[in-house]
Amino acid sequence: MISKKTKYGLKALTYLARQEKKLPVQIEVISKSENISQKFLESILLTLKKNGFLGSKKGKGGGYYLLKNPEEIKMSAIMRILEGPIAMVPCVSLNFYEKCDDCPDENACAVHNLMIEVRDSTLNIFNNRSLADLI
Amino acid sequence: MISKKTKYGLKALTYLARQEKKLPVQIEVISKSENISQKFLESILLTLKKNGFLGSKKGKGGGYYLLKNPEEIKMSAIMRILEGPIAMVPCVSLNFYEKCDDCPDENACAVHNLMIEVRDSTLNIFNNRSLADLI
DNA sequence: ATAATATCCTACTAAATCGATAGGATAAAA
DNA sequence: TTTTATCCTATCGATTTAGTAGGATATTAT
Repeated sequence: MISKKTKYGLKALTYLARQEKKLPVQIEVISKSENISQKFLESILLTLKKNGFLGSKKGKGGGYYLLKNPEEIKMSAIMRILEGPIAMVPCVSLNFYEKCDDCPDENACAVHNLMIEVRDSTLNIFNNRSLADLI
Repeated sequence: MISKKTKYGLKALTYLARQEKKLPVQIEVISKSENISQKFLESILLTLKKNGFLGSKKGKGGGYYLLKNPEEIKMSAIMRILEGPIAMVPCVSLNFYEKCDDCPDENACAVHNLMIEVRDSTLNIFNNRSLADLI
């Protein structure tokens, strides 16, 4: 299950990707259109900005806008920033690897090998879908 | 990310599936072999029993044992009992469906459609793997 | 200048979930 | 009737989740 943060972030990015011109859109506009708590969305957009997905402008006429074309933004990149690991267990994560306390030998772990399969199939989708595909 | 409960449950089931004879195995034996807290494992095995995966026997020589052959136990069934929904959002879950508060129209939701794809690919793996494949 | 606007930033909080632990009840076998 | 091992309920500390509060900062318009 993904968090609301991830879901809201995806919806906001999709909203921005749908804009014709790349004019800044205010948090309030997105939050009302997508039924998201404004303050919560504020923090989500901020992390998306810090991670290079969004640009922002302060003051009147300000707001957030995409820094790249939707086609250039891979779903896997977004998911990793918003949700963290794509894998179901840390020991098969490519970007957030962690050793399991209970496993003396990873390759001997039955769960490990199954979860590699799942990771690959999910990653195959997220790597081959861009923000443009969500519109 | 799956919970430790799920991970431990899978490991315990695999342990039982590896037994030659279907003799009961005590919690303590599994917990020591797989480095799992005994009390925690106790509660996990109990839910697996309540859900028809395991049988049990009390007293000396007692313990837990598989009720079916490993080949007959689908990973999807196990995952749903231990972890819950396989889907990443409740609104695309087949067995744990829930409507989203923020979505007026599911089919118009960009996230929704992507998550159906992910669900199907994950389900494709879990439906076609049995406990026997984990050994 | 200065008022208005909208992002930026830090801190806090209530509720839920997670990963256990404690302690006794129950049933079966020796 | 003692030992063994599951069964069951309740509790607990830590972490995460989904926000909220309130002000600082930067930009634009008057």
